[in-house]
Amino acid sequence: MDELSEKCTCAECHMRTLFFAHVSKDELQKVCSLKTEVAYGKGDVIVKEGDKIGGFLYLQKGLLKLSRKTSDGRDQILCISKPFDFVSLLSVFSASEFNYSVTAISDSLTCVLDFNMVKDLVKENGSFALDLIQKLSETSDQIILNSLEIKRKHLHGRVAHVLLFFSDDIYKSAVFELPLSRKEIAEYIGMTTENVIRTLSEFRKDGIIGIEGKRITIIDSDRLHSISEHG
Amino acid sequence: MDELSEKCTCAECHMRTLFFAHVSKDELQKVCSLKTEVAYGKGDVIVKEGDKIGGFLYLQKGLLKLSRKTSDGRDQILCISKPFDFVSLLSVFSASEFNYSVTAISDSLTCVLDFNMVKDLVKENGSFALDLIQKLSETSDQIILNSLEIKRKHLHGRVAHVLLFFSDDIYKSAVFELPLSRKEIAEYIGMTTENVIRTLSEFRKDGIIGIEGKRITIIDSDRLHSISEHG
DNA sequence: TTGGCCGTATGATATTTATCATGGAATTGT
DNA sequence: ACAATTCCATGATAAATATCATACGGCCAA
Repeated sequence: MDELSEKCTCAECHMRTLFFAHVSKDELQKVCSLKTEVAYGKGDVIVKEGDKIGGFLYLQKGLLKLSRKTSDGRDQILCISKPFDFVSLLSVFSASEFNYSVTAISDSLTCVLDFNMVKDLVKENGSFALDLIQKLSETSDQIILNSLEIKRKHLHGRVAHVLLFFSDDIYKSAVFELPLSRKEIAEYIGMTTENVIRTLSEFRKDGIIGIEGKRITIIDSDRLHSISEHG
Repeated sequence: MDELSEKCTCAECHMRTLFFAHVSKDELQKVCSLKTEVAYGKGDVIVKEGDKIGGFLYLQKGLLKLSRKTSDGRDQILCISKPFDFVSLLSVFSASEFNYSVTAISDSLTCVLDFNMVKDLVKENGSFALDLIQKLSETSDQIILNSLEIKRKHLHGRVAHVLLFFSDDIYKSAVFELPLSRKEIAEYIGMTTENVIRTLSEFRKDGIIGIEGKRITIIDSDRLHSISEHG
């Protein structure tokens, strides 16, 4: 274990237990030998829609947004991805080009594995293949179900949904810095920027949240959950 | 080839070339020996939300809808699946229960493979594993992108989108029988039944489509494409 | 330092969409 | 054959949401 960690210089990498549970030391070392770690600052574009898929992208730290341009020039955000959650799994195996862009919305650290290496590992190690399929499946399910949840809600519910997503799922804290602009939130939940701002203001006036610029404080979590659920 | 077909009684099965391109005759025979074909009539429920995932479901003929119940009791349709396109791939590998229902919207023929058999095949045959991952990936991508397309459109665009989906992608004909009720269309594209009906009526009045009950005729396809795209 | 751009904010108004009400046609169950 | 239910249809109205206008602060580049 320990010597492996050192060789890999990935001592703290959670991928080992998540993706590589059924991968031997030798196999892991082979994959790790061709990995590239890249750090990105908030706002940096990691992948642009249409880019050739070069490697198997994996998020170690930070937050990313996946977005695409609509034919009428607007942006839509597919999902926010957090570490170990998902990254370029989607469409990596089915397309030769990314059909969405990936942008860091907070300082992030990614790890890129050689794609052929991962493919070889799938071919040679059936248990890894199953793990990968499961992860891929989970990720897709999550995106689809989340998108359906947002779709069925009204403005207030959608904004509440996003706030609770960051508070409960990402930061696990009632106080946090919104990593998205109001405009990006609008692109994520499919409404206008003005209405996102307005809704946030209403929540503030009703004493449900506190706002200081991007700093949000969830004051009445129950109420917010109720709004997210029933409107 | 021929003797295999006979043993499998699957002479016409397209799965052979799609999923099983890299599967040996022996392996294929093993999987086929434990398959079950089931026919469903229009409206029959194949899987209910919450059902234990028993096998690997595959659609040979017909059309299915995948739907889920929202917490406030309404239905949402995730996608319409057609033969060789997808079926129970989604979430089969990541959950022990279906988180959506599957219903035949036209007479359909499904094929159920033993799940452990498929898992074994993934483990033993890496090329099959890659094919499966690709198929799974394609399917998810399609659902997600389609859902984003619908999301960005207004009522008219959404209804046009659905009509063109059936006309162009499914039936490949300007005249077809709508396999969905107006209510189901509404559940699919996220609007009310009344507005679906109203929009269809408007299209009819404008000479874009013809309507006789469920029989739709696309009269002005260019116009419909334009509406689908730009509103 | 200043001018321009972007993000945030709020109000007034227009548009889009949902809800409510009603009725006829078609289908289902008994 | 009948009531009962669901589907299709349309109009009137209410509610939700988008658009347009305006303003203010911060930030960056010239």
